[in-house]
Amino acid sequence: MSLSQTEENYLKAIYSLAYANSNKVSTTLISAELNTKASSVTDMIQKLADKDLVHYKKYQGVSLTEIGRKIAVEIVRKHRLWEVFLVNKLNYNWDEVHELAEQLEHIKSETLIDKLEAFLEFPTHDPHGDQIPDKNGNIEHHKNMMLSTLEIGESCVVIGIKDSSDPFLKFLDKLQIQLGSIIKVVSKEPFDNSMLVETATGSISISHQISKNLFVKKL
Amino acid sequence: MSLSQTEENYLKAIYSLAYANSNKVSTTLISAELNTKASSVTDMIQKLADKDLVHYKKYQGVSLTEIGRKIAVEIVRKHRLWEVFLVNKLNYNWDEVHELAEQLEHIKSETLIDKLEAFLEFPTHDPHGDQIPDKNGNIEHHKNMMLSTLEIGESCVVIGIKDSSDPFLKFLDKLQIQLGSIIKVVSKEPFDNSMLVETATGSISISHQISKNLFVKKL
DNA sequence: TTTTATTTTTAGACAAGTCTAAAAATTTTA
DNA sequence: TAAAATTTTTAGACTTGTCTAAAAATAAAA
Ligand SMILES: [Mn+2]
Ligand SMILES: [Mn+2]
Ligand SMILES: [Mn+2]
Ligand SMILES: [Mn+2]
Repeated sequence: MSLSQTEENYLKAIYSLAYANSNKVSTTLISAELNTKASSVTDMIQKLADKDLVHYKKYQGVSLTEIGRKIAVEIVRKHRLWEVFLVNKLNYNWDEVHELAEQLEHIKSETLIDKLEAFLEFPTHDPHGDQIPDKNGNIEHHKNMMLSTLEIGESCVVIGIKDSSDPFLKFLDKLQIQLGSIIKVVSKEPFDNSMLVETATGSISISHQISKNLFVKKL
Repeated sequence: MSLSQTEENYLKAIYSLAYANSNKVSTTLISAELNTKASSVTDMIQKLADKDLVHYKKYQGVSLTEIGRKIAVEIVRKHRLWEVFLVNKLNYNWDEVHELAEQLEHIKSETLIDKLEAFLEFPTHDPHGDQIPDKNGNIEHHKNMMLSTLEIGESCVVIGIKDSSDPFLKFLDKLQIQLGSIIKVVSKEPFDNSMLVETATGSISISHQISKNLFVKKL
């Protein structure tokens, strides 16, 4: 049973939405994620339900079946490994690789992705700090601490980003913040929740919008 | 104007058929190449003619326009560069890469293929000895000498293969003949056009079917 | 607890790419 | 050069994925 690119994109969208929200995903959420209309989503949902890739009861939202989840994680794995290839081997910047990986993740092969993984020397995280699932579909996500939750005086290292959209990545580049950057909280402004932080390149002010999208590990 | 994978495959098919035959390509030839029906080909031909990618007069066969040819060569370039990547970097065998390259050649990006080319250190030929077009679409094909045309006593080096189908590649592997192999013609059998040749690994008999599919350069 | 607003599903349509069956044109053969 | 065979094109239909407009169900407000 080979899936179309479109079907794979739906599964992936449901997977990431279910993770961000809480398991049951609504028609409108999916349509927003995939830039389609709700009616198109309903059509596809029914097709995926027929193939036992999602659990679906009319008007009740949708969730992935075990096999549906497995396929979704496989696509995430492919996406992230291709991103590593593009950044580490082809010298792309981390803000340039997403659209390309969107295409490459759909290449069909039994062997390709494992060979690619070996060639990349078994990376554990993609260029945005997201964990790469192993070939059995296992993945633990435990990047739960945000920079915004740190107290004054605490230091941390940046280990991931929540919003990996282009503009955000470009902005981080401008601030010279990358994965591995060390940040110390100097002060916090209760009014707008911004914070003054100390980085390797100096002292900068960071808005709440930024600090709540940076995963960090306390030092 | 972005083309679908299907449209790209038609252009590529017309390109290689026009080269093998003589410019004007028939509906049935294309349908055989792409495993479709002649009626489907006619439909697509008309679409491509509307887009000025092919010259087409009803019942008169089809040929590529300048822009159509340029696109076809670009796809050939991508196909061959991806094949080099798969063989040189991911350790695939030369008989395993064609289907994968059929998919990868359709990845859309302004920059990807040039970066890939640089990463591969600007290879000039793919794993089957076929020349890789440059980024301006230039390609000279001058691999016109077949092993079958050599005289007794002459030596040559294998520089390409005409039929790069799986079975043929596997058979060459078994004979331990690769690109770069040196072959000396010991005798020729007029009855079936087979020849006895001397290779690095010994003396073997080669059928006409084989010798007329091996491009060689005389030593 | 009704009424109203919002979300979700259905109905019907369209574009892309394919197919089969039949008609039209071309090529081959006699 | 006329008849037969082959190739090519058209006509009509089907699938996938999408859309708009309208109906049905659910959620929110009064
Ligand atoms: Mn995708
Ligand atoms: Mn990523
Ligand atoms: Mn292809
Ligand atoms: Mn090749």
